[in-house]
Amino acid sequence: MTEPLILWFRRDLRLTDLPLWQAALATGRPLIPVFILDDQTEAPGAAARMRLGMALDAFGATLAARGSRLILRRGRAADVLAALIAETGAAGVMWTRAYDPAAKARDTAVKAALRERGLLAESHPGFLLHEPWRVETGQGGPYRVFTPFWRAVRVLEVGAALPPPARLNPPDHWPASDLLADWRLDAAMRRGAAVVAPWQRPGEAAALARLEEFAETRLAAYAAERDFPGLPATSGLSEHLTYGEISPRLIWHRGRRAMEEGNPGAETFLKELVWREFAWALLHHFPDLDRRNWRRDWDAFPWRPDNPEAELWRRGMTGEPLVDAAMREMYVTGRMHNRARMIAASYLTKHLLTDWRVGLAWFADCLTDWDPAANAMGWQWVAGSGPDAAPYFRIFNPAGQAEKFDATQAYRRAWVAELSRHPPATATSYFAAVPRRWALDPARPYPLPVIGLAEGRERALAALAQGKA
DNA sequence: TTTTGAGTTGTTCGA
DNA sequence: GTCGAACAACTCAAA
Repeated sequence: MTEPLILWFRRDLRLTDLPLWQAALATGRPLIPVFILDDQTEAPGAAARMRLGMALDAFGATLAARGSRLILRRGRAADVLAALIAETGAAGVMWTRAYDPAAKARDTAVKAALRERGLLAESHPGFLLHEPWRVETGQGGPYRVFTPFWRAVRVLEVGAALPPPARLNPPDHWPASDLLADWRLDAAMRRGAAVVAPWQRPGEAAALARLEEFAETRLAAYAAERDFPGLPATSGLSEHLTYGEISPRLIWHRGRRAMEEGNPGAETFLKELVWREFAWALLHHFPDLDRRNWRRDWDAFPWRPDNPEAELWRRGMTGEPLVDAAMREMYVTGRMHNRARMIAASYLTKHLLTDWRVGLAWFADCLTDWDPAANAMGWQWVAGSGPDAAPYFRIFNPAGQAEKFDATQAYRRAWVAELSRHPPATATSYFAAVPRRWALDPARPYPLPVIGLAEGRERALAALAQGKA
């Protein structure tokens, strides 16, 4: 009888275009899919934990529908894998590569330990279009500016997407599995699944349908409309990419096809996908991207630590409608429109002079599409300490941005109840979602701005000028 | 080695 | 209202 092989799933919860499946099936061994909840290495925020639970539920169902299962275990990955190997007599473990520093360290140790015992230990690509160490400048070394990175990546070959495996080679005997419900992955989020869950569309089938629907109906207008947070113009694929419910390669090829067909939104869309690549390449090469100023000369900048105004920012009560709309959208839906992210982040770091790490932490706790690389790069980009040659005096004016990108007030009205006599359900749902101790009441008048826009801008410019000197 | 061109997403002011 | 210039000087990547 052939020993089985353990497939260790992490952020690759899919069947379509996952090289891991083909590599594993090629061994001819029975395959035992496993997910390990490893609190030591991975500590996603409350919303991401809840969304992970939904992803695992969907993936488990997908496997079950094809005669396989997703075995759930909890603990230190190395220990759990060792236990599983002992229980099943498995010949080894295969997985899809991860690129954040903690996962890399863990996986390297696991691989070494398995091989030392003469067991099979193999990692495969699948989370990114290109391995971060493969994209280098002419002199060697990582790109630090997006546009050259884009120019390099756009001409790189991307292999054809792989079909979902026809069979999943289940074993005759299954090891025991935890019950997903017992993990209570939504417990950390006090507002509960009832608020945020309806906004999620977990699972591979949903992801594939979304890509196709987006490509057919909204991609053409993407370049023109993506900056308007009140329009349904974006792809919504981020939550799927985060958990690997869709392959970036599949998205790439779909975008390329649209480009060849002359679709006017395709190139802008592909660029966004490559921004994700860029973020992961940066995190790979600069593992402290989420903790330290990427430009070290920003270490002297007098960021304010967490403060009462930052708390108002978190609560969507700054009195700046576009910023508050953004923060409330995130609290209720687990996501925030891309432009709104920039504006909300600029407000915290510039107008409120608050350390970007304060904002990064809150986003990490609230986003169901939380991506450690994109979040870290984005916050540093906005703060000015990150990879961008932008002028330091770029300070988003939330009122000007509202005029430009939300002229109809569609976005602000959707999320700020105090702005309408008969607010929509989205806006009132926020007040039902927030903790009671925040003591928010939609009947109370909308708060006055915590800081005047001109005053905030002047203060930020002064601090930035001083910080540079 | 040196040089050169360019850099996601902005704002304000004055013509 | 629209448009161009100023906001500084630096780093990056390639020639």
